[in-house]
Amino acid sequence: MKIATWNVNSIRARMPNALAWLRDFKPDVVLLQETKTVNEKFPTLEFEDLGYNLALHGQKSYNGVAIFSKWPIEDLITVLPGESEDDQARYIEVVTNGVRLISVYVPNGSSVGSDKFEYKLRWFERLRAHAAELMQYEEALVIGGDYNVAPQPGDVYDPIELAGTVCFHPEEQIRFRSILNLGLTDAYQILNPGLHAYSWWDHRGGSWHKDQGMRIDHLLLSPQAADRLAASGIERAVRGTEKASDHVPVWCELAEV
DNA sequence: ATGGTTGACGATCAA
Repeated sequence: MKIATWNVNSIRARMPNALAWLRDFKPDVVLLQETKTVNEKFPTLEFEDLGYNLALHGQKSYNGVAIFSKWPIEDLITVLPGESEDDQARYIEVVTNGVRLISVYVPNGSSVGSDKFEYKLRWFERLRAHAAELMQYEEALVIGGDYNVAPQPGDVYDPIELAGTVCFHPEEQIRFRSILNLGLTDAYQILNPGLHAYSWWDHRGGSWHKDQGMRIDHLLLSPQAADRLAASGIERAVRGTEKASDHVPVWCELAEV
């Protein structure tokens, strides 16, 4: 079961890239973030033609998450509990092929100390609380997405220069680890404990050509999923294609039971 | 060099 997560930075702007990569890589399940469109304007037919069932949670202009699966999709949930007034489309949860799958778009946080940064920290705490509930079911669970945090120094291009900045701040890393500490495994990190494998390079400042990136997209696995973990990788080459997103797909493969 | 580039949308906001 090949599971990929990808922040596409607008699904409509990324159609040629998305269709080409899906045809080539053939993931069974895809977790998308930053689709940036309402469900009514989502290009569903092109993906259904590739054999996917779709679950969508979009909004106008910003955010937006989705899950594609080659198997039927059950038990759709689009609300992350904890802030009833939160209208940002950043969470979608389904069950497919016996696995509970979640696509998250954790808030970017703008700059440390801002209101958006505080919202980001609260969002992490809401995700941890909900993940703690789900862990009680003791089922195969994959929480993937754009976490907007690089967990360790090797996950950024310059840990000294970036120390304490947004996406590499101890308050974010502590909250990310508190989710891992529920018993979840970072699929890529556990199989590839090397340095400087990035999933995102800023569009600004020539970051890609200088290889100044960060590993901020992750797939977190419950023990029942981690026991089936066979492989994991990052599709670095996707960043070098025409009209690329600033993020590339991160994937893992689970053995069939 | 607190800039730079991309996307939605149609002036700025977000990342």
